[in-house]
Amino acid sequence: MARGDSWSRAEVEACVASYLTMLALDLNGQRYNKTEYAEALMRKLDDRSRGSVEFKHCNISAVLLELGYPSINGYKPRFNYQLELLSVVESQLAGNPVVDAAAQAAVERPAIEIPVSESHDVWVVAPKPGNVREKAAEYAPNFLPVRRDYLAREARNRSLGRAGELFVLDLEARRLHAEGKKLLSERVEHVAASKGDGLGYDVLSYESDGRERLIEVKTTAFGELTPFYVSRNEIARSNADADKYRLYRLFDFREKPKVFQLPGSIEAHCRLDPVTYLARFNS
DNA sequence: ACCGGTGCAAAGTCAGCTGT
DNA sequence: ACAGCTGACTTTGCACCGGT
Repeated sequence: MARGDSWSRAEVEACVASYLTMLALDLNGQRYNKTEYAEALMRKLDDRSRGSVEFKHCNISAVLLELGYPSINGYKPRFNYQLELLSVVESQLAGNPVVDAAAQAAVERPAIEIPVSESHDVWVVAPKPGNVREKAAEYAPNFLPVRRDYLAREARNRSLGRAGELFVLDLEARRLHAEGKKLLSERVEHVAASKGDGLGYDVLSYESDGRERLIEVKTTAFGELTPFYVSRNEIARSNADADKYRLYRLFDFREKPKVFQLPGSIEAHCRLDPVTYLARFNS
């Protein structure tokens, strides 16, 4: 088949099915051989190259990301996908208890504490806007009962959140120590634990000149571009103390944790979608 | 028998190009 | 602008080997 020929529905379906099988294994922490799956898939396709199959997998990652699902780390989301892909992914997810169970287990699994590694650098640069689709799909009510909000569940996983905060605590102490600020490094405080979570940040740290650095930690076991929940308090604090505030986004937290930071007001970096409302009775 | 080092092939990743 | 694709690059796994 010549390049540029569009994928048939059957091809797209085979590709999505293969991807979801791998995703379930991935979420369960099982090992699998991506190449083997790709080769088996290619035998069902209409003479597609290895690269094009790879590319389609990246498109599926993008779809899953937009649907609020975890995706396979290593198939970096590529957003120029055809609309049919979206519909195929949605319908296969709807009837897929295996992926659902794996995703649920993954978001609820207690996190083990991960020490800051000496060897590899955990810092990465924040994703550039170009890597994400600028205009998000309009909010479309989705009343499917099977649709679960895995990211909300993960956000409620206290053990994961705590592990992330402790990781950042360690990271900050090490940073200051490396800058020769031993005293400051000892003053880094886990305020989420000592003063509760009403402050709008989790860790009180310091710049090397002694100014405060207010850090909100957001942790996910999934990939870099995974959306996250922020509270009204956190937004407000990031606006009120924009010069001191930094959001640390920890991702890939179970394997090799990485982190990027968003300094200042959260609204300056992210598009905020209201997802829940507080309903009060009319007076 | 066991350990760690080495080198190479297989597996995996991804930036950027191409045709419509 | 979009959907598809290429190929070069990086990482990982593993067979082999020599020293203990």
